[in-house]
Amino acid sequence: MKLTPRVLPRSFYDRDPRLVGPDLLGKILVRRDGRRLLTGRIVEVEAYLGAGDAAAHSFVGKTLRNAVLFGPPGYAYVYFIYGNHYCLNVSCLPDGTPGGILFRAVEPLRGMDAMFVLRGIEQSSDLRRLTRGPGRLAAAFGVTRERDNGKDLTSAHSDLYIADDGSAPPEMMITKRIGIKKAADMPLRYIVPGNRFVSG
DNA sequence: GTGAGGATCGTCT
DNA sequence: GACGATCCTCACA
Repeated sequence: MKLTPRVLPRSFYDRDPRLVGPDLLGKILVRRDGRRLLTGRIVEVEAYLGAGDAAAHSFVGKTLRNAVLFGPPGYAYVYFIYGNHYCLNVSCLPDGTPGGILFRAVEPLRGMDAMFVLRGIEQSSDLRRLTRGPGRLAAAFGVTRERDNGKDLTSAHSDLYIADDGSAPPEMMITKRIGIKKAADMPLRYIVPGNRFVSG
């Protein structure tokens, strides 16, 4: 295992989300919060396509809200949902072509005590309550639309980025997406089978 | 362990 | 004015 994490370059995201999604499993989500580092291993993501995917926010065309999905790859798309929660995505495909990946769950690695505080739950709680599910994951990493929407995720100078720690790619399984009504049958959810932090 | 129901508000019609 | 890429709590088994 390599010791120096390598930040994933923009070219990594400049592809079809159906290729980016599986490749993101096992990678590391990193939040730098002052001197503190919060990290987690990605174990569940979903792909959202542009054309032909009625469940994607970009399906209705470009709006103020979803503009990041239409921009260049490797940028954070953060939206607010159900009046309560934020969800974190990364844009894929070249500038002008919409598409993205929703981060649904990570396995926490570092900074768990800070995550408990950000989530507002007891330190004694089950670890899975920290980062299982997109809303929980965003909260645990302090992700908000105001702070992170449009942020470059391909720079180590950013306080939010994704890295490869050199570990071997994990086992992968494809299922239907969760919590949507339109295009619900498309197999675009990628998980690490058996991992305790996978939702649903 | 599972399932029902409510909270809550930005975004687009 | 309706809806949503969710989560929490509570009842029940």
